[in-house]
Amino acid sequence: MTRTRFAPSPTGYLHIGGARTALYCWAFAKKLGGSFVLRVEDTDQERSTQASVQAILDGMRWLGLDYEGPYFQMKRLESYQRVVDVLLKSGHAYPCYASKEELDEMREGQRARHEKPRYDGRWRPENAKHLGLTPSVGVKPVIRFRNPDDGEVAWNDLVKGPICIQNSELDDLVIMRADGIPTYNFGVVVDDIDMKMTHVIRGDDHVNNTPRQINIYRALGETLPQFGHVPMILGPDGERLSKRHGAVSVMQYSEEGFLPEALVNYLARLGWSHGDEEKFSAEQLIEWFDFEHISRSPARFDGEKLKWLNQQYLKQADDTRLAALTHPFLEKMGCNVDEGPDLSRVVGLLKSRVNTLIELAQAAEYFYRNPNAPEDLKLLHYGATIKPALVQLLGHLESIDWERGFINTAIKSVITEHKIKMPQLAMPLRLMVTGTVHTPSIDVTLELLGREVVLSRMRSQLAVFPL
RNA sequence: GUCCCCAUCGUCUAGAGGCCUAGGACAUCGCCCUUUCACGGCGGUAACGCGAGUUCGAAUCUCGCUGGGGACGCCA
Repeated sequence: MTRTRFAPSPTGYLHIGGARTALYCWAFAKKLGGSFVLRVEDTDQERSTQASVQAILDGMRWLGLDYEGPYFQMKRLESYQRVVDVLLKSGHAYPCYASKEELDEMREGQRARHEKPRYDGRWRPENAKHLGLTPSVGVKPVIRFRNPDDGEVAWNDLVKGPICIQNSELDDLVIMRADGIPTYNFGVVVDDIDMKMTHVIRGDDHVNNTPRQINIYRALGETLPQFGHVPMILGPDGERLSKRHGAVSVMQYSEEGFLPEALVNYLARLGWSHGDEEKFSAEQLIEWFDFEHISRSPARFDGEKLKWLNQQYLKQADDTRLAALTHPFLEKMGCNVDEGPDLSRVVGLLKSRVNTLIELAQAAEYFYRNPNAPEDLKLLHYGATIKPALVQLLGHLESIDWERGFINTAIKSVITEHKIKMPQLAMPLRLMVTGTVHTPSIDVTLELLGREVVLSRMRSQLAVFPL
């Protein structure tokens, strides 16, 4: 039975790098009919917050990633203690009384000598005895794992292939703090064993932790899961993703008007491929996902392509759904949607012209509020010569049945009579009733706007005409 | 500094020795469509980091260089 997990620490929002890793784990488990577990690694008492837990849960839900759990490490402290006792007993772990200041000093010295900073093993039982170190009274020690001195740790990474690291590069890591709370590398191993993980898929930044964890598995006599390390996502500038890159939180994309299926598609495609496929659903991802096609180098996040994908999904989205999603954005802009035309018809008309729900709301604005045309555009289009034609059109519009076809006929008859081209009439008309020169076909726009609104906007603008 | 990983158009990528005078997508440029703006259609510019090998033949294999990323915490 395949089991994968996503194990974020609740110290912030769900960011897009983590989301992509979670997506891959999820897709892989689904593909094999296995389980995908969410485990919250909240052992950092200082930085973990309930708000972050909620943010992660919200992000998972919005993306549509369902999971088993969530499990919380802080609720599993007995398990870690039990395993520490085993390790202590077998000699694979030992207490260390070194103070943080003492260790900082040690690392500083090593750095100065251009050495890789690592714990020197001073509290290993045999060394402590030799050095004459004795535990100071009243000080509770941390527990360190006794890493093998020689040999190497090698594994065949699911995405990167064979990786080998010498044990001489590793040191005796702290696995449990004095207060009984485990540290990352230990908690993960105990959990992954207890939760029967078959595949450990995580970010690239954990490659260096893997050999340490493998050594703990070995000390415990446990079989190893398969490891896979997916490259990180970089900002557009090639630097590590950070706050200054703007939107790094998944939920921020929701707030900016992106559709979850677009983000899922984009994230899946960023650093993974299935031939030339660019647009695919979560179901197709599940069907096609494999580790062989995850690229081994980091990818840059490109907002332009995400926008394009979003537009693709916007175009095919159901109008009723889009209306519901756009409604709050319009209300936030101060528009009273219920007093205007049917929003689902409006978004249906506009959706192929925008990239996000926010842009959709902005494009729909003149349907729900009197527009304010910019002066420079008025100057350009409100010419004296066109006024008679507009006045005549107003007359026609007052009497016809309010339907696209009749509106169109009215417009056509006016341009024929005045011997003018379509744009000459349509542009000022557009500006008068919508306040902008970029709108869908003028006849549909007028129809949707409704006769009363069109007539009143035309009259008030004709009053200041020409400019 | 030490260790680990990586390297195809500006960006995401296809590519697993001949199918590659390197394909797709975004972006960009041009044309068409057109009632403006979009959408859509057609086309263009644009890449195998460098240097040695291996081979009849290398984007694909090996080594070196250069460049990039990551890790080195009682953070995860």
